[in-house]
Amino acid sequence: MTSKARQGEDGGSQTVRALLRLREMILSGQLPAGERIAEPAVAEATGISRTPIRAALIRLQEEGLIEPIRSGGFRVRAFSAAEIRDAIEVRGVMEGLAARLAAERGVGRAALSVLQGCVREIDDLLASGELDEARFAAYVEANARFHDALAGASGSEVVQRQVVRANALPFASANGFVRVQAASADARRTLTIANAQHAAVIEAIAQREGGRAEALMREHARIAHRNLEHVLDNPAVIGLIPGGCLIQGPRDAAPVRK
Amino acid sequence: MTSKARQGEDGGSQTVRALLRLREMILSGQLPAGERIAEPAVAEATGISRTPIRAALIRLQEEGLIEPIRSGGFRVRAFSAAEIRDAIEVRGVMEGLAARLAAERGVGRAALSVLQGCVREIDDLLASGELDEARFAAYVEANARFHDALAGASGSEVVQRQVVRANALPFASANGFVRVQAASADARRTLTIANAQHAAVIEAIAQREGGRAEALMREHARIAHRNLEHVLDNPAVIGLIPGGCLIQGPRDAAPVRK
DNA sequence: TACACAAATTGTGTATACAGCTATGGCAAA
DNA sequence: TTTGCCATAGCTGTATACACAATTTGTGTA
Repeated sequence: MTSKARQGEDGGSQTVRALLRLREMILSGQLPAGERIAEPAVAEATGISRTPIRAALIRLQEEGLIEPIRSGGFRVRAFSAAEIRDAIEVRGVMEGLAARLAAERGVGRAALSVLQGCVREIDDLLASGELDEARFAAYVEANARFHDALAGASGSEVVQRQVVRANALPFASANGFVRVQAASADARRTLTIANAQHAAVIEAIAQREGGRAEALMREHARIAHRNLEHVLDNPAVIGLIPGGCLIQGPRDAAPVRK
Repeated sequence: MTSKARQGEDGGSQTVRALLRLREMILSGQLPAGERIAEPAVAEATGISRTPIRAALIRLQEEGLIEPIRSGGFRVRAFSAAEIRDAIEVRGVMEGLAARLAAERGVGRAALSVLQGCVREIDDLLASGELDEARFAAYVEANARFHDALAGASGSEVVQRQVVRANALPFASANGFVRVQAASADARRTLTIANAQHAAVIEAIAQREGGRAEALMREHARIAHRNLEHVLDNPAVIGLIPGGCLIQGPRDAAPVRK
């Protein structure tokens, strides 16, 4: 019972807790980019012993958020603008693959209507007035649901897995830059265009137009490219995006590592 | 000194040793697909304590070779023909991306000549006589070198990383089915075609034809599709491919799990 | 004041001990 | 003979201890 209660609270095992907690500490900048992650320190800060923390670190390395140090241990990665652009491109390619497979192999009526439901929700949201915090949260949620459903529509666990993986880096993910969009002036315009692409992909899938579906999802991901440029030009908004503290300023020399 | 000597022998830390050893045990069928991997048993068999073995298991899970069991621990994965096809498709897409980026961004003279060197080597190999064991090993090596160099030519560490990842599953990798090809009658023909594709990709990259480069690498990966079909039709050769024991027979019902 | 060297502290990698849980086999009862 | 339950054995997840390595700090000297 106790274990089940704890499971409900924060996700089961110490390892999972450590993973969530560490990710949070990295993305919030509590563990600064480029710096070694000292296991004993994290252990004390979280109240979790070193063993599960170690397991979480391995997973975070596979995820790409941290990198091994030659002399042992890990360090928080810093990402150049070019790397982020590439990560976004990879996501676009993977989601493009998912969309193409969905179109080529066909998807059931149910899956299609889930996708359509997301688009509808977002359309209603955009039509219903100002983009306040609540509506914005709803948008983020619906958008994530659309992208998840699309990965599932590929009909391939292998592909779905890779799509999830491509979304692992926070600033590469589908919702990575939306908070920046919200802050910008033409938020509604961009989101409207994005949702039109959602709708077009669904149409392409329904009509078995694989090439079109793929191209659309690739282009869709490139919205994030434009948002990234915006962030690089206005470093003030960098705090809005998750893991923003991991982004190396475009003019920063690589930090000297002793 | 002792530690450095051991490092030379089999790759450094106990964790690395455990990773290599476990992968070998899985791919050789020593740990049967579908069966739970008992850590104490592996620990005793390898002489490595449970801690590094555990670390290796986590890495193998991220790699996709093993999957977690609900009640704890891991089990060796079994792969259906459909999953293998999808994994090959994913590799094709990722290598296609690498080739496109190489073409779009341009590659240096040096990188280009590395690629050309591989193609030349393979051509010479194919022209030089019977495909004996030695020549065949040289082919495998040169082929791997080509694919590595191509991933590097993308100019993006992020992309390179994903390509490597897509090649992690042994039967999805570029050299996964070559031994099958060697056994088949028209080995020379297939390898000749494959190398023509290599050459064409280089040409496309040199001429900055991104779309062509991408399409070529996708098609190139599909050679593995044909080889897979061949294997499924001739289960006798399944022992030739690494990790063949992980392939579920096409007509096999899922093995009963008690 | 700067630099080199030594000592101490800190941290990783690994082994091991232990608690809780799962699964399996046997035993009893119907 | 079959079915249900209980006990036992084994395994996982976690904590902790320890050795070796690295880094940092402090000290002495040029």
